Amino acid sequence: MTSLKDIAKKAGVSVCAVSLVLNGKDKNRVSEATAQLIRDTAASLHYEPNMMARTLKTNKSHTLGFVTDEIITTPNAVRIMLGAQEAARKLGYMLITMNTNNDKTLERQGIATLKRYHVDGFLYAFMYHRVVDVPDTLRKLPTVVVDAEDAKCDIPSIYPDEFAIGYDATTRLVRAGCKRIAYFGSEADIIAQTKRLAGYRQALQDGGMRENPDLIVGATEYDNADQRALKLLKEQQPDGVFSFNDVRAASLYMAANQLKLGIGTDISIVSVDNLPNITAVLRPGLTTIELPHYEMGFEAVRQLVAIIEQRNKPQIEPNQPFRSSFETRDILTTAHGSIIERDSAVAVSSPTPEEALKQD
Amino acid sequence: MTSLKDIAKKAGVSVCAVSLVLNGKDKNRVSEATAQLIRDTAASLHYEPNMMARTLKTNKSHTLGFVTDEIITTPNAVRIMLGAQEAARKLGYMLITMNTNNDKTLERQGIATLKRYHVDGFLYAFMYHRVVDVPDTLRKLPTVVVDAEDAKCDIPSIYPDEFAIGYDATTRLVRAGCKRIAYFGSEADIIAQTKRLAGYRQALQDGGMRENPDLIVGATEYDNADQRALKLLKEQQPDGVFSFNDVRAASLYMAANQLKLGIGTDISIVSVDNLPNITAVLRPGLTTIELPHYEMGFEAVRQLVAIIEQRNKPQIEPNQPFRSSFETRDILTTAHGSIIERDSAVAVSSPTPEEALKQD
DNA sequence: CTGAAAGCGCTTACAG
DNA sequence: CTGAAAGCGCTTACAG
Repeated sequence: MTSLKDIAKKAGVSVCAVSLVLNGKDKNRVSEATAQLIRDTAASLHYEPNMMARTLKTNKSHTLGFVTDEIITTPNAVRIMLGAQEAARKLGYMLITMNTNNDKTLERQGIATLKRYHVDGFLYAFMYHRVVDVPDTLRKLPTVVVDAEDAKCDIPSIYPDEFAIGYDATTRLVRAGCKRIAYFGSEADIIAQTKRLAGYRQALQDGGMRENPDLIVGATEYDNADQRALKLLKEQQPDGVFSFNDVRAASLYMAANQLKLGIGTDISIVSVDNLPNITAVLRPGLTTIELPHYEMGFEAVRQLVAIIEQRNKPQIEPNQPFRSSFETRDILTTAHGSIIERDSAVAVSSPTPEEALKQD
Repeated sequence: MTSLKDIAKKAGVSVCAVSLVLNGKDKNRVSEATAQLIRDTAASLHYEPNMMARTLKTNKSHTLGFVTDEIITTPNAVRIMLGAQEAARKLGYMLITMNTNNDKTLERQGIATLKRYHVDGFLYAFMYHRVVDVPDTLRKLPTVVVDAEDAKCDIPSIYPDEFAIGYDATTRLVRAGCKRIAYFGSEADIIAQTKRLAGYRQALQDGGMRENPDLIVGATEYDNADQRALKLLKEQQPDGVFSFNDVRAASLYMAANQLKLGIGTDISIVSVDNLPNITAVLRPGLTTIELPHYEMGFEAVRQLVAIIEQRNKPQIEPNQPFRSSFETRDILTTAHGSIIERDSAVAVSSPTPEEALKQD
């Protein structure tokens, strides 16, 4: 490893001159000739700065701790990490990952270790949207919560706009001409369930339809979803179903097949998640709303770095196109999901109001 | 942040005494009384060592670079990272992750950055088993390849035993009493395809059956798998199929349903991957072989740390039970997959030879 | 415009 | 058994 000293010696200048030049702080401090000499020497020696030494001195490691519960085990939530990583790279930061496996002891130790490594800030991320208690040790440091909301509404939090998801999915069914739109939801008491249902209700109302309690059914992921789906389709004969997620949509597919209902013709289905392995397996293709995981990760790092460097959010563009828009209100940022059109919902030819506007 | 100096001052001893004691190197160097005083003072001050300073001095960062292509986007391959993380934690190392997105420029930059942070070694991981060119910059440093094989057979590599997977899956069908066992494989020229097919052949032979070329069919993941599956089941009427992966198994399910064949009764299916989202959706449950991703990640870190610390492989136990056994021959380590029994293959009552042995 | 010096927090040979 | 000193590679105020 070549050091500043090596460069200084070879170029016949002082170490500090080298430091100044290589950090671009040589304006009016070093003559252009020596500056160039220093740069050339550094290049010829393949100089790489030693971040450890720099951190020791500056107290800035350009490192971010990525603390998660078990995010890593869910295929799509993992995209939070990808987005975070891309934003970090663009801003000159590294991610140190730490999986707590939902174990509070592990979490405490993990955070302590991360601190020893002098991370500049923390991402506190989760595998699905919930309200969380941010540990006190993190409250004092730059921290952004991802795919969750700080219970104390104190730490900046980024999460999907569940209401919009429910509203958009249901509106899609309204626009497909469905008249009996069911909601096939979750029995778990989670944020997504409550808010998506609220979005469904609002969309129904805005579409001039009345809510029918018989068309609102909950199910548990693997236990009873098949039977409930069958019962719903058989007894209530909806012509459209907003499915809480793709796994439940699979149950609806089973039921529809059993009842000889044509999916995308007799009955339209719009779901949430866009899990590649499920959509790969369902025929016809499932129209579903993708959660903005990548976007949330990207945005979270942008915000975190803004906090760390005490400046406005840095202007960086993601390599892959952002499909979601962000809405910031104080410390809470919601992200919109985007609908992935396949064939499980009757096609809509007429443009949406926004599309119509654009075409003018 | 309290430093050694703070402790020294408060305890009225020298900084080096503190360092010695806190690092457990005070044997015959510091009196037990002062040692205890130092430990107490450190605890009361909530001392946490500064890894940056330590690294600067010792040239050991206790940090590992985790470089991947796009591992993060495939649900199960992500478990490599989980396994690596657990092993790292148990051995006192941190993982710095770096996704190259299959971009060589990004990879080069990423590795350079990781070097600036003085990682002690590299994990070079992939989302599926292949032969890879390890960059020259990594060849000079402690490196372990995960879920891939170094083209030059020089860098230690850990990957699944594909032959065993093919052999085990096919043998499972033989033991189910199947007489016409098909292989529904891949058209891609990848290691898994070649070796699983070889395993299939060997298992057939060991089971006293002759190979029938008509029963060996390849397909592309999403393009033609449905038609090929239908054709295979219709024209060849196999009573057992070894499916290259779960996505293809889904095509076999479609075909069987269409032909009114009972899965797990008329036709047995054994697959590979155990992707949660696919198995969640298929009825009846899919019997499939899980790839040992978690185990590979864990084992890779064990090996890497052994190389870094120039000692034998550390004795650490994973929290979650290892389902796989490792077979080491020189720098190549293969890991066995394990079969997850569900209902898509006719049940086998007679014990395997090994099971029979155990019961004695 | 340039250089010498101090110091970040730690470890480790060295001298007593 | 203990302490003083040097130094890892860097940055930054300070003096010229």
